[in-house]
Amino acid sequence: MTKNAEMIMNIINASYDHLTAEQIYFQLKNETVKISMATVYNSLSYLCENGLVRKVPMDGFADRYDRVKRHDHLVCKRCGKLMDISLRDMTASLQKEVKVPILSYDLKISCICDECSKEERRN
Amino acid sequence: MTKNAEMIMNIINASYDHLTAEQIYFQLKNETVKISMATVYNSLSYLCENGLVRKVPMDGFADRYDRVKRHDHLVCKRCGKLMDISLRDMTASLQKEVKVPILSYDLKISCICDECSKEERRN
DNA sequence: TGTTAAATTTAGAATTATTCTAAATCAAAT
DNA sequence: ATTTGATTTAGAATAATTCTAAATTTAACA
Repeated sequence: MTKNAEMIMNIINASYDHLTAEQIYFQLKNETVKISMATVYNSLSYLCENGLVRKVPMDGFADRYDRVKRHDHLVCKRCGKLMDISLRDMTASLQKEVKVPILSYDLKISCICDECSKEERRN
Repeated sequence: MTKNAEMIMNIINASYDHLTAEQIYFQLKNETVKISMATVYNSLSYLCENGLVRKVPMDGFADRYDRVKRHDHLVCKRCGKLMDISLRDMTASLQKEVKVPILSYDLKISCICDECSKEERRN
């Protein structure tokens, strides 16, 4: 693992936001680290492939990167906000229904977040 | 609903594949329908917004479009193949865990499909 | 230490799915 | 027939990501 990849992993693990590649790039720039977008992407690929960070594809928006500790996501259909939610691990019960071995699963629950639903009531 | 949107909805409902916008476009072309990609995208947006078809974002690949009848998906991590699977509807039990109203959810189970796992054994 | 080789990083071009734009066509209603 | 509005269109624009080939850094060891 390169020094850059390690720094990026640390940023992701220290953040409670779900950062995009670009946000990670600018955070490093702020810390006056000399790095390019290509290296950010290279490092993120390496980290994902090795199960050290989790990529969260965002349907129309830039991918976000997340810590690996198992949890699920709530996505606001209005503003796109991504929120963590900890439901119990369903791997075992899903495996009963699926013949091939399950590697992981991704559960995204679609909702309207509090802010957006206030906004809607206002209009 | 325009005639084009209706044709596109019918194609999606008649297909057991998960078609991309481009595949839909070429299928219409084959049936000698005069249509452009822009219209395919316009129609698909309309159909999605009105809950008549379901968009399945594909992490790195073109979005696929699917019938709306509730079901879940199995995705091969190796080749990207998308397969249908019918698990019971979890909305009610998820709703107990989530404060805001759940609009829908998207469950993607990641696996290595039979072909790919044969392939792997061969190598 | 100096030299070579390998790994990593880089800038910028390329790619690709999708959206946007503004004109053209079509449909419908008076 | 004429105007109005909706729909469709070609092609340009966008934006995230990947690719490429050169440059730089690191490591190995003569």
